[in-house]
Amino acid sequence: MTTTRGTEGYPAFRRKISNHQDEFLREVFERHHAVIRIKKEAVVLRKLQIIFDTTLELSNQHGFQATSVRDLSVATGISMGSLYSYIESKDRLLSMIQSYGQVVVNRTLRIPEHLTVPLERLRHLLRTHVYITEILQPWFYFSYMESRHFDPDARERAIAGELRTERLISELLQEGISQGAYRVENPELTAALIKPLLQEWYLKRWKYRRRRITVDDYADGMIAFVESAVGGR
Amino acid sequence: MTTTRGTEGYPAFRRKISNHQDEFLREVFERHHAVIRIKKEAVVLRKLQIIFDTTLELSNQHGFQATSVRDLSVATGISMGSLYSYIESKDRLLSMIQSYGQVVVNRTLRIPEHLTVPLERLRHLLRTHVYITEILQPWFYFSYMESRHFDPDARERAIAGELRTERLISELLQEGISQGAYRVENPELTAALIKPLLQEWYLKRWKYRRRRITVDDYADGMIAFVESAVGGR
DNA sequence: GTCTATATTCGGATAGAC
DNA sequence: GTCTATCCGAATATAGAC
Repeated sequence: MTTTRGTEGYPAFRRKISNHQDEFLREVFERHHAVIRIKKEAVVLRKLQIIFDTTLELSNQHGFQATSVRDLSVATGISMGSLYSYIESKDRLLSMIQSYGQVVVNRTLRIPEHLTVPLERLRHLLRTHVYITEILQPWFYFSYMESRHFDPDARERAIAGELRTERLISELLQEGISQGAYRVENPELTAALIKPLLQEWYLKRWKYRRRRITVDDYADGMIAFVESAVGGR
Repeated sequence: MTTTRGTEGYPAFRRKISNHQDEFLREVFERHHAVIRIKKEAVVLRKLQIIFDTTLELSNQHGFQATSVRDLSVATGISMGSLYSYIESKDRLLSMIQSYGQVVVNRTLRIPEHLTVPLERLRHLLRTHVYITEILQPWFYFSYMESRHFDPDARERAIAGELRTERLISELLQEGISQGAYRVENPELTAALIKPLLQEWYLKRWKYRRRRITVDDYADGMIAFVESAVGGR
């Protein structure tokens, strides 16, 4: 069976990202430096990691509003007082988590320049998107479900991120059309229809896990579906 | 431009549904009869309508948890005390709203028996789904975003509803395949990929409104996309 | 049936000892 | 840097007059 996986596949991608984990956290630390009362970087990074992970876990079960800072304190094993010297407020915690994901996405979701054929560029975008949302599944789910509670600024950025991906897809489709690789009537609507196929992966993660469909299974199937829909073999 | 709309289109569908509005509310009233302290049916139906609509509106802006019963009282113009003689508790309100949508969906989402060709049956299912989620957009959005807060029972039913649609799609695909109308490798995965295209309509409603894409525009485009993906003409 | 006033619980946030 | 104890506002829910 032929795939469109390129040379690497998911495991390699994952390894590459996890090497940079600390850099991402450090950038978040710097951004919110002013309100974090603890000074030792190493301590902060370790704690932020725990706090973020636990918040995502609890929130994705019960919702962010329904998750009390007390719950968080118990689940992390960090006392209320300590916790507040890292997060300042529950609102700030929300915004810290939001920046965390954005930092990771901004640094990793790039189409490499050596890919020039639109068809390959689109494939790469779709596959990488699935990969990155696999690694950051809790964050993407959280960001999707809680974006209503973001402050206007953060919300703005979340929506902007959404639309950027969609526009990128739309552009790649149009390039492909003008080169005769795709047959599509309405590239904007088509791009809008492809987007939820990317989101599906992190929104219904549990369903695919239960059905034993792996990241690469999904990426392969989804890409085949899309390419068939846009008439690109 | 050819469409697959059949004879009717959305406006006719809408008219048909709104004639039954009161029946739907009455069924909800009956289901929760025991906990509603007001006895006159006409009064109850009128109030429930207002309470449900307002709750959906407020919740879809700020989330259900973040919406206080006080907010609801102010927005509906019904005092706290009165309100509680209709809803019993905030949890019960959640469950009443959930049943409301389920009643409507159960009574309207049926494939007519005069359609026998799988290809037409699938088309009808997709289009009707878009139509019904257009009418009940606030409810579907609510149900999707708040399902984490449902009690285990209600949650069960929500998931069951989800899977039923998906299985139905999958079955129609398989019929189509065995009749040579579609070319699909993996009907289950394909059905799973079609599902989010239906959900897209009520989850990103604002986006399509801004772009002046109507219900029928969306249904047409989405159906064309799907049929192209599954190799059906 | 509807209202106002109030009891009670809970959750965010802080003070200050260690 | 971390903890315990506590404050205070907000939200659910009810009592009881009209």
